[in-house]
Amino acid sequence: MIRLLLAEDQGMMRGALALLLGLEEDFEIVAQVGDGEEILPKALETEPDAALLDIELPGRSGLDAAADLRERLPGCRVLILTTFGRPGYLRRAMEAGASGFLVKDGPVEELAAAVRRVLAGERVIDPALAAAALSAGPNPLTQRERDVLAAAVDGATVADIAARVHLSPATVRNYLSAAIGKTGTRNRMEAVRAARQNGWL
Amino acid sequence: MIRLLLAEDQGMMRGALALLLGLEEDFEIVAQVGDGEEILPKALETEPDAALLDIELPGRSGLDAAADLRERLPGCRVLILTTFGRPGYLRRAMEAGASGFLVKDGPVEELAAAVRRVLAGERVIDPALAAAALSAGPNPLTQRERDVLAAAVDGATVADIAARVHLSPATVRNYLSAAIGKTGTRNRMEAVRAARQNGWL
DNA sequence: GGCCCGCCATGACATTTGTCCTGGCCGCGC
DNA sequence: GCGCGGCCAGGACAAATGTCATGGCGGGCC
Repeated sequence: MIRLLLAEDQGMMRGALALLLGLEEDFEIVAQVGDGEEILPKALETEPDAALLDIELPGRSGLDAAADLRERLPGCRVLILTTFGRPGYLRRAMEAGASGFLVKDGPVEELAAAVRRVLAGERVIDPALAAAALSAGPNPLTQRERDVLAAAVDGATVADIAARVHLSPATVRNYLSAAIGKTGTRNRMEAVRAARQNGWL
Repeated sequence: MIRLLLAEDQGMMRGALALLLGLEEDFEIVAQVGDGEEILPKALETEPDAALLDIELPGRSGLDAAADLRERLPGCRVLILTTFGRPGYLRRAMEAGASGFLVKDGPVEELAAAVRRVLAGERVIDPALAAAALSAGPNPLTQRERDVLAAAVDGATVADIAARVHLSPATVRNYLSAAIGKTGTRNRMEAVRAARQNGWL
C-alpha cells in the first residue's frame, strides 16, 4: 500500500485528486493539506511514502516544504505538482531533493504512474522542461535583488519597497537597476515578469 | 441522464473533473474542451443539458462563450467554474445568462449537487460572493480605459501601449490617469491589479 | 595581502510617468 | 437646442523612475 500526502490549495483540485488517487487499489491518501505550513507536521505525524506538493501555497512554498521533508523525513519521496513549468522551479525542486516534477497540464493518468515510478526509485521529469531548465542557466539574481523585485510585484513605489525591505530608497533603486540589467528588460515590471517567468522569485 | 460539456484549460483538472462527474450515475460527459473557441461548436454538435465553463481560457473567455451559448443554444444551462471569485466576473456571468457561479475552492461534492440544482431551475451562487458583487458596484471604467489598462499589464511603456491601441501617447496617459483615479490607486500597476481584482478587465 | 563580490548608501542627471488644463469631435437624452 | 459624457489630442509641470559614478564595509579565494 502506497501512503500519500497531498498538498494543494485549491479545494476542488485537492478533493478531485484525492478521490482519483483513492480509486487506485494500492494508494491511500493519509493526509490532505491546503497550507504550506501544515505539510511538515502532517508528514511527521502520518509518515507517508510520498508527498505530492503544489508550489504556490499559502504559508510556505512547496519547494521549501520539499527541502524540509528531505531533511526531516528522508524516507518520503517528494513529487512537485505545479501549474507553471518554470525552469527555475524545476531547478530549485531538484536542489530541494524532489524526485519528480509534474505540470498540471497533461493527462491525469500520468499522475498515478509517476508516483509509482518515483517510489521505484526513478526520477520523473518532463523532458522538454528539463531542456528548458538547462538552457536557461542558473538564477543570475542575488538575494537582495530577488527581495527587492519580489517587493515590487504589486506596483509598489520605491519608498514602499524600501520600507518593506528596510533599505534606503537609493539602494532600492540600485538593486532594481541591477535586476533590470540582468534580466535584459526595460523597467521594473518587465523585470518582475521575466524573473517570475523563469521561476527566479 | 444529464449530458454535460466541460471546458477547462488545465489538463489535469479537466481530466479529474470528468472522471469524477462520470462516476455519478445520472451524469454523462459528452464533450471536453481546453480552448474557449471550441466551446460553441462542440456544444452545437453535442447539445448538452449543461455546460461547465472555466473563465480564463485560451482562445475565448468562458464568459463570452456563456453569452454565445445563451444565444445559440438556449436550452443549455451554463455554470461558471473559476479560480477567482471576482465580483466583476460574477456580474458579467449573470449578464451573460449563467445559471450558476462556483469557485474552485470549496469541496468537490458541491459540484454535482450544483449541476443538479441548476438543471432543476435554481440559481447557484456563493452568497458571500454575491454580497461582494453587490457592494462593489458596477464597473466604472470605460471601454478605452479597459483597453489601455489591459495593454499595460506587462510593464509596457506609454509608447508601447499607444502603439498597441493605436492612440497618441498623450491620450494613453490621460486614460491611464483616469483609470488610476477611478480605481483609487497611485500608479498604473496598482490600477491594473485593482481592476483585475474586481474582474474589470 | 590583493582581488573580487555582494551589500549598503549618496549625489547628479536624463527620462518617464502622473496630473491638470484646454480644446475639438461625436452621439444621446431631455 | 443644450448639456453631458465618452473619445481623442496637446502642453506644461511636478514627481517618480532608471542610470551612472563614487565610496565604504565585509567575506571569500588565491
